[in-house]
Amino acid sequence: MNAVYDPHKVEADAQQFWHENESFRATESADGEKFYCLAMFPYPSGRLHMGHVRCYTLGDVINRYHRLKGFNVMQPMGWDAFGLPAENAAIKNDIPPAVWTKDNIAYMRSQMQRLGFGIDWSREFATCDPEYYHWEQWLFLRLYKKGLVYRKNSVVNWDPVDQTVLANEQVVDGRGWRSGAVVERREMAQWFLKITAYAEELLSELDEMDGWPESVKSMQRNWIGQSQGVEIDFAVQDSEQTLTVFTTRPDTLLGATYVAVAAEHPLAQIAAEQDSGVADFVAQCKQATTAEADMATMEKAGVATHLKVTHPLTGDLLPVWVANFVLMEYGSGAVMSVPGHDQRDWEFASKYGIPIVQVVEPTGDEACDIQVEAFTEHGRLVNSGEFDGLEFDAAFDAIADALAKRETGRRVTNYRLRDWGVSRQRYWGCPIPMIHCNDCGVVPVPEADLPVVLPTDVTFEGVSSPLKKMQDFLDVKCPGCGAAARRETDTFDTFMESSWYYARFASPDANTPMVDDRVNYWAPVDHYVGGIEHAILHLLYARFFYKLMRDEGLVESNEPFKRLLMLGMVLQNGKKMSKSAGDAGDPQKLLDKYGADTVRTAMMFAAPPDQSFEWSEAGLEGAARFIKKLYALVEDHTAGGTVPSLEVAQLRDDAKDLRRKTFETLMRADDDYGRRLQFNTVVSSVMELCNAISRFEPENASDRAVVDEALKHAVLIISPIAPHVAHHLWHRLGEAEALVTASWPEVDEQALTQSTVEIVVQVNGKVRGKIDVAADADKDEVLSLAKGADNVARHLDNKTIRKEIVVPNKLVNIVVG
RNA sequence: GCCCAGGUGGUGAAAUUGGUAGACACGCUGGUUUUAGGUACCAGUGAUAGAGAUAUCGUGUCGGUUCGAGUCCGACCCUGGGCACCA
Repeated sequence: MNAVYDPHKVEADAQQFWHENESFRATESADGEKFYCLAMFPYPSGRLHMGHVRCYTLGDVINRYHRLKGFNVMQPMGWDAFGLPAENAAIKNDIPPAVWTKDNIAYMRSQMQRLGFGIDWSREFATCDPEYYHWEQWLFLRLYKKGLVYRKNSVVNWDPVDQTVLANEQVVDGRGWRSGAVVERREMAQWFLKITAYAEELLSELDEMDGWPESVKSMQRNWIGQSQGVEIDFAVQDSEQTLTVFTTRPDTLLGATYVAVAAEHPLAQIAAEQDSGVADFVAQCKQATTAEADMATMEKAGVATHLKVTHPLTGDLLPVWVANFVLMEYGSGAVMSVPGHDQRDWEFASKYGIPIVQVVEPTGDEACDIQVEAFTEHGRLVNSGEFDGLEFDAAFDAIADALAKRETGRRVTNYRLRDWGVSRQRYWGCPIPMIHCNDCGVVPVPEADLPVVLPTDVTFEGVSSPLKKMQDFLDVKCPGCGAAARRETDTFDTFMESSWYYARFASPDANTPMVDDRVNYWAPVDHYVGGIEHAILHLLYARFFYKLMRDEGLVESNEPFKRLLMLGMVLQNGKKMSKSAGDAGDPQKLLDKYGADTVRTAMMFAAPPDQSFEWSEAGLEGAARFIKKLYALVEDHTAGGTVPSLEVAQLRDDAKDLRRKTFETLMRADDDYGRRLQFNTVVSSVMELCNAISRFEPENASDRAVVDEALKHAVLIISPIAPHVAHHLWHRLGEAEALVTASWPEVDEQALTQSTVEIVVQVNGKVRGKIDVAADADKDEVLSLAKGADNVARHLDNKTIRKEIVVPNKLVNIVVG
């Protein structure tokens, strides 16, 4: 009787082997071209969910495939350990965030080990380790000296009851999720990184990044949002001030009938002081969240002020409105409004009875009635005095030149991208290394005093950051004057930590700043794997940070991630899995029941990596059956005793077919693993190969040799996906060396050749028959065979042949009339 | 609202360069083995009509290009992701 497949035994043995042999320990001196394989590190939320299983299995498949291909692979793992959920847990369960986080890491690490990921655990770290964030503080101070860090006011969500700043996620329908109070917009001084200084490079380099999906590059391009336009100054009446706006449509300038400013704009503040109606509106605008999606969908509203500005070309006075859709964060916080040629302005002007003037007409015969809707296409100028008759490009230039001549405007390249606000009014994050002194103002912590360590022995009273009450942390001498001063209590945005962790993995113990020379062996990451939800923010910040590190002389290349695989989401009830959506999709019970190989195989088989799908356990049984079947095939085969060497010349047709299937499978898997990154079809093609093996009935020694070859290939091809059972079966098939040291095999081209091929015969595009023809048959031969096929002949009867299309080795289409 | 994806049997999906739609699985139906259940194995399984051969229809909707469209083009509908403090 054959041994029964016991996944727990097989998996424990394989994992013990990898552990004892340090199979996944990466060194710079090993043979082979380096290959840095990285999946986005997780937030230690408590337990793995199926989204994690998918992401890290995909990473591990790429890792193990590249090992077979002879690369010197490094696959590290760490923890994105700072963040909001730890504080929520602390408030709810009275556990310090550091303790909660440490426990979660221990549990999740054990789950990852149970899944058999080929990770170099010697490189592990968590971003809450002072040895890690030390260097983040160090870089921040360097950037401060370079002028890439600055402080300015920006808007936050303020909960007036809990007296705390809320994340957008914590604002539900305009109210604080805990207190239920209506959230207010409040301005606070915050630290910013000048990512806009790198906007041009971040944009233009996308064109060279062949290893990234077009969709992601497109999202980043749109996010950076480069546009060519004109900055126009409007003089404020009875004032020394000017109001500057940016427009990409200077050709419509003569159609501007008002200007609109944000509620936080200085002019709005001035107007509010003098007009209670404006003050009411500005106050009303404060009762809103800071989320741009909400801003974009809310009802457009505004209020006229008594202020007027002078049109720079006509000298006409235009009214200044305060409008809720103008963002203070974007551009100058003011826009010129041309209701005739911008739909949002049109709707606003229609609502408030502001004049709508047509200054552009269509050049063709398109309909255009600006009483019905705005005409937003490019066209020919009218009602624009000396500029009448000019079309877009000429009008743009003429008006830009006219403004430049009067020194009331200038051509500029504008970006939608805004500087990165990195301050968070939270406890569980990396302390911002700054000191507030009454005399010296804001003073950076001296490099020698780093790291500023976050105290971890804390108790939460209410919801606000415990740092604000910790005298030991707060009290510090001013590095400038020595007087008593106060530490900054804000911490960094956690995107800071995730912007350079991939570089730290190359030299996780480096005490030279941030990273050491090993980074230039491993970086850039050759293959980065992660969820599509990170397509913009994380990846853009990480690219930015890498360039900052490059400009500090720390890394030599320009981009951190050569090739990018963006995973679709594993959905749960139609939404992405998250801590807030509950803890369903826990893989633990599946691992206990089926073992890691089955869970991994089911996950890979469920869908191609870039596709989102709803998690379901339905596929588990199929994956388990497949692995059992492969196991049984190997057991049956090896029970037959020794295998003779393969004599290709003597094979019967069935055996040749199985050999062809073996190498077709190998070729396809190589392409799917290496180029297409589609692993569900690797599983299905190995399933097909297994089905072919089990249908094949060996009659002699040669046949057994063919089966042996097919099984070894099947085991090797599936090994990146189901590595434990593959490790076991590899030895059962008589291999002395462990599978982790094996090489990806070569395709036997001769085995792929076929003497005849099946060709589909269509009549008028409909399949009417199939014919077998010699692979080297010429066109006439194929056509005559096609016409002779039974069902085809019937459809050609009494018809005139109009056209004959022959696609070699594939298809014939006969068009009749 | 804006940007990026996706929509194919009862279900997950395959179809890689415009060339056989539904590979491979799940489920279901029938059968063999089994005291039974489970397992394993065999057969069938897009819809409609037909005993069958076969025919017609069929890839979100509508329209177009082509000998030929799931694939290309245009318009629309729906679902998911992102929108700068969830990570």
